[in-house]
Amino acid sequence: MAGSVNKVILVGNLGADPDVKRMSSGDPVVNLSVATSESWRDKASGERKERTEWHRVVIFNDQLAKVAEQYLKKGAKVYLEGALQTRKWQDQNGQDKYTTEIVLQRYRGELQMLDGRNERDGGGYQGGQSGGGQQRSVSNDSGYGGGNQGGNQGGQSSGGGDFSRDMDDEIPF
Amino acid sequence: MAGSVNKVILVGNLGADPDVKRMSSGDPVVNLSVATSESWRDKASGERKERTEWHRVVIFNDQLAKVAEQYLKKGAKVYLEGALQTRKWQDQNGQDKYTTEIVLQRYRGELQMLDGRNERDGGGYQGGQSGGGQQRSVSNDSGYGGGNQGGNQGGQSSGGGDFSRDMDDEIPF
Amino acid sequence: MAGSVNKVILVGNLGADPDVKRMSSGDPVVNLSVATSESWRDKASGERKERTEWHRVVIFNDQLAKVAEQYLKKGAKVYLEGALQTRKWQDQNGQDKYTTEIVLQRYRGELQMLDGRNERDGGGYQGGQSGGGQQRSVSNDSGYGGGNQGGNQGGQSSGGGDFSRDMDDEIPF
Amino acid sequence: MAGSVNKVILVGNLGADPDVKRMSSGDPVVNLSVATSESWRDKASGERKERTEWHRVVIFNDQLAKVAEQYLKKGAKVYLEGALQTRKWQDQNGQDKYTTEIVLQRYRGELQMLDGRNERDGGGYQGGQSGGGQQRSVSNDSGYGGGNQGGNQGGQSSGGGDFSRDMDDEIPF
DNA sequence: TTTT
DNA sequence: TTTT
Repeated sequence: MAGSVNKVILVGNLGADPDVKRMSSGDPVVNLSVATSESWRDKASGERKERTEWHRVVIFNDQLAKVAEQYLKKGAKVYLEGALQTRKWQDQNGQDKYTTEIVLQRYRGELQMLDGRNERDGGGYQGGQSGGGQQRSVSNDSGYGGGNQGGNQGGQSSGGGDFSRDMDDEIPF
Repeated sequence: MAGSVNKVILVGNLGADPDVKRMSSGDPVVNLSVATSESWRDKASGERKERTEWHRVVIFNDQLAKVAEQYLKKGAKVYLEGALQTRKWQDQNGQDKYTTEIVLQRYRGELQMLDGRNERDGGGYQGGQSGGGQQRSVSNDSGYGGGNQGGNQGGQSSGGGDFSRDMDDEIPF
Repeated sequence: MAGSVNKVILVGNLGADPDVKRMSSGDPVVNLSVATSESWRDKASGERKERTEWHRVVIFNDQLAKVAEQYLKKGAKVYLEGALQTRKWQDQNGQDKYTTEIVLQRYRGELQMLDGRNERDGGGYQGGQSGGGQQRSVSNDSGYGGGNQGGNQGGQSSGGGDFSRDMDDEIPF
Repeated sequence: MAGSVNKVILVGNLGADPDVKRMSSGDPVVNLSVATSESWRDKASGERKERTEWHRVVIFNDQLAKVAEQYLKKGAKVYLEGALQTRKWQDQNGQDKYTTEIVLQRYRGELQMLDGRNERDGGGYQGGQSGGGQQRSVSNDSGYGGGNQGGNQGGQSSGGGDFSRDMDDEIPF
């Protein structure tokens, strides 16, 4: 208890399909790899520069995890809100490693799909899902919309093949 | 100076095309009407409820204003960040009125277009713009991407006719 | 239309003690008046300018409302997070009025007291609270994290001597 | 891929005095170590639990860096806003390491001191600063708002006696 | 009505 | 390493 705030807000694209694991309790845990990028014009050279940042996101929350599992795909654009958490672990050589993640927990996190509306005509990421109910806005709240929103938007969207391919190559973890 | 923070973050859709005015200085001022909505299942009735909130957004910033003017259209989905400000004014009867707006100012605000990517094939809001460079991410910063980002995304998107029509009907200001 | 976000983040001071009302259900509703201010040096005149903004905050949430009622006083500095909501109402002359408020609801809002540390020695804002327990951080969640916070990730968030030592040794700046 | 947002908001305490370095350009770079903590009551055991998270913050910005250097001390409570960035580096054994930091850059970040009010009487964190001027709110903007803040909107932000009176009279709750 |  |  210390009057503190630990909040991360991201709008970015998934570099891969959600990675779903089960905890010993059976609860799902979903890992996402989310890219944000910024571009600017270099003052000196006048060149256009771009920098992509990759974020590890972990969803510890039945409800959000299920939605992520069902509705998110590689390339999807999401809004998400969580907290920073750094874990220490040892690699195979016993070396200490630290990994910083954005953690979404029950009542402490939010996840919103930001695309989907315009894909009615087909589309999809890779091999195309059927669409329908793809846009899904999920408040991390069981009584306020949680998991029940959306459904009225239709399709969903992709980053296009190039984007996805590039992502595979570049993800640093 | 008081260690204070006044920040609004919205992800929503434009209910109308941007409204551009000129100040006496010639600088553009852009007003946006942005809808956010949430839906939830009513516990008692089991019905699905939805509530839309309309936000008045004012952009006092050459750069952002220009981008808004050029790239935003009715139905566009945006991420924006600004500050709350309440103005007092008198109506024609001399009655005091208060209007609360989200103000984006130079170095104090951000605006990002969140759709557009998947519209390469045409689409558009109403009468269709040509697309190209429609997705535009704008940092409110002249040296970090400001106004120069994007361009690589292609089309842009709409909320579809229904959405737009409904909006016209419902905007309460 | 989903995939929307409506979020306000304020750090400011209470202009008055919390105003507590009861709903017909008996649940408390707390209204706060929160000031944020910003100051800057006017480029033309060189003068120091200041502008204060007043925000109406409404807490619809038993837990948060109780904490606000108990721990917040005029002058208190708070961090709070809620959603914008505009209500229409009629004044005594039947004139339409709109009031925009920052609403904190269950699972949708946060409230943190940011002072208190230095009140131990007595003090307090007005007529002095007893001290002790002044700083109060309140997540809008009745049991957030619970047993799931750390343990289920098999890691730890740094801290501890090792971490510091390692960092000193290894981080190259 | 544009239309992205990468934002971190922290309210926490400095675990040490700011660490100031100079870049080859002579510009200061300030590193902060910021703690956030959360506490909750464990449902099973009923015990009070606490978890502290440490954040590495890097300030690349003359103005903010100077303020941090001058006004921040171990123990200080701050509000800060920046972007996540993960750097890869090699330790002395040639092992790859990743460090995630919250980066504050020009026009992209904010820093606010949240204590100070109660330091007038001396005190201070460690060995006492002179007091006065302790609270310092710093927008990451060399002249933000400037003459454009309020005046150009022809309004005012409420405040003032009228506002309060009107409200008392008219607001129906 | 706060705070600096 | 902070804070409560």
